[in-house]
Amino acid sequence: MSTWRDLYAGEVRPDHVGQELTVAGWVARRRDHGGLIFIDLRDHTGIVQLVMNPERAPDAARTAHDIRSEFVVRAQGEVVRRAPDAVNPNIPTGEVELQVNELEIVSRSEPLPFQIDDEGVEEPIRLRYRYLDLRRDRMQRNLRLSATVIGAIRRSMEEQGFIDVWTPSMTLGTPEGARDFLIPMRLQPGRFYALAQSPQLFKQLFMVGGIDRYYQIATAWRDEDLRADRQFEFRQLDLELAFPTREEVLDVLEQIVVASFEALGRTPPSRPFPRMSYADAMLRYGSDKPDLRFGLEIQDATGLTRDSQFGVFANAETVRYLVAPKSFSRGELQKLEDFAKEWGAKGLAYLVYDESGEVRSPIAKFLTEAELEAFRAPPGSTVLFVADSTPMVERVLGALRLHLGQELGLVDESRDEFHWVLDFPLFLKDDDTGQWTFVHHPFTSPAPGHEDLIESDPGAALSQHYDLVWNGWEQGSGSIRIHRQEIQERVFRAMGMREEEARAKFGWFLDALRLGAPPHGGFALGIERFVALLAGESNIREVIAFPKTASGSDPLTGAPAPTTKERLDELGISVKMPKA
RNA sequence: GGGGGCGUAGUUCAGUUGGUUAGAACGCCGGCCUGUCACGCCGGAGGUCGCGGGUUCGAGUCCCGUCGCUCCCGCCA
Repeated sequence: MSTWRDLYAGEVRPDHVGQELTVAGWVARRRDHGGLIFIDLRDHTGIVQLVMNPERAPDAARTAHDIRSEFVVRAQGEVVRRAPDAVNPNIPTGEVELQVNELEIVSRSEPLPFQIDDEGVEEPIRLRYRYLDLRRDRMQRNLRLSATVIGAIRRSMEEQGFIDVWTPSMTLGTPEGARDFLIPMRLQPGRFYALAQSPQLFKQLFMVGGIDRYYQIATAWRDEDLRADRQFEFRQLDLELAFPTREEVLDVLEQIVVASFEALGRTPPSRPFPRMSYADAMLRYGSDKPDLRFGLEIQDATGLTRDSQFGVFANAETVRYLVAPKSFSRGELQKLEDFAKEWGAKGLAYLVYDESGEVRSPIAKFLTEAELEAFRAPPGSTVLFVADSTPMVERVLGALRLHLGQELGLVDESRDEFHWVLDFPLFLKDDDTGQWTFVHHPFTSPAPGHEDLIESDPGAALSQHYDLVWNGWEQGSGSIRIHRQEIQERVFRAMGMREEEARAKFGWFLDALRLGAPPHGGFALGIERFVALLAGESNIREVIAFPKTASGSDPLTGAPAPTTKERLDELGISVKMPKA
């Protein structure tokens, strides 16, 4: 046997007619006619029909009789053109078939726990038998698309002069940000490495080290609750440049996006991508990652309602509204109000304009002519108000906007809207502690000229942070970093971190900023989120070969699992179970 | 930590106001079948109704608890 096969199943074509060829793959289907037996042979390229004729090849026909679904078989035979009335137009190889002379069962299979061509199988069983799930078109398509995109990203990065440098997975735990996965160790019981949440500080050290264009498809680990778009471990295109302007960093990313689209043979979004300030995004969309595939922008009424006779309006810090293109019924309004309340609103005021333009509203009688005039909307629409603190108004209307976008079918699914969100604040106040805390991470540079606001008015300081958003999904974020040790220490101080504390946690890094750190900045793009959207999937598990479930288990291996007492003793660990 | 949804055959589902022996399709097993391609026809096997408890003469169905899966909030620098 020189080779297992001469070509893939899906590659058998009319120009092979007359040739004696060998194919190998999985049995998708067997149709046993008592005499003739047909087998649909499948691999990742497609399906080809094998024909076993008992008169032509009695041994092969006998073997075929014993074959069952998902057996691995190898067949040698002649590629023949099908009779015109036997052509199958539903498959690319439908004009030909293999007249089998020799048929070999390479590997047997018990009946599968689910059928490969059944689209409706639930996720737990798919993940328990992921290797079977991988045989299906969907996963084949997604994983191959992922590989294509990652290849294009690497090529683009190399062309743009970046070099791939590895950073450690096992590193020092960081007290801020996400929870670390801790790694105990035998050599030093009681001490712990942590799995890297990101190569952030290492890549900044590359800049200090003169590796002025670094990139890596880096794995990051975070011990936080999982979601449709979040796993414990995920990959990011991690990159950093020395001496960059913000525009240069954004340009690198735009080239990556374009290269990815082109690698898939798709029309890339046009560059440069639109930009929007954080303040604008929050005001108009109630979100720092707005979905721009539809309008339905939030309007501000705060100035107008300051002296309103309607107490709810007059007393609120902020009043904003949406004009939905539908005249809602009482029942629908009740549901919308329930929705708003779930997001924290106290209520939802509204003005309904029916088809004749008549207004219907319990609050209309409290509003002045000037107010009613300002809020006048076209017939067949509804004005929905939220009055509350500014963050609450933004939150509720942002959620309501997305909800209505879906419910009213306003989202144009055919569009790809990429844009940048810029000019984020440097700090936000933590609701629990009242302490200023960073929006992005504490290494983000203040905007030029905003350095002195770190002390005088932290809430007003803008940063040089930027987010890439695609159709309402945050694809990644980055910033121009702090490269001056003095600024870095002031940021730590503004966050309430004492100098000794900063030294203890980040001294090793602060030292580097003292020893010739160039200006630098970079970005991290979530690979799985990016690939999922490219693949048309709304859940990143669909583009990950072996993902964890939402509760953090691996249904395939059964991990995580308890360990032995011996192993724990060796590590100096005793386990105290949470209360049952 | 909180809220919503789901859990019935290998798979996807149906199962009425609580009432006889829990059904269907696909898959599986046996038989027949020489041009099918979701082959067809005949026959058959297959169930801890997630688990535990309760109410009831009687529970897949009602109640309580619990587990699993999932979506969301918190969290995710």
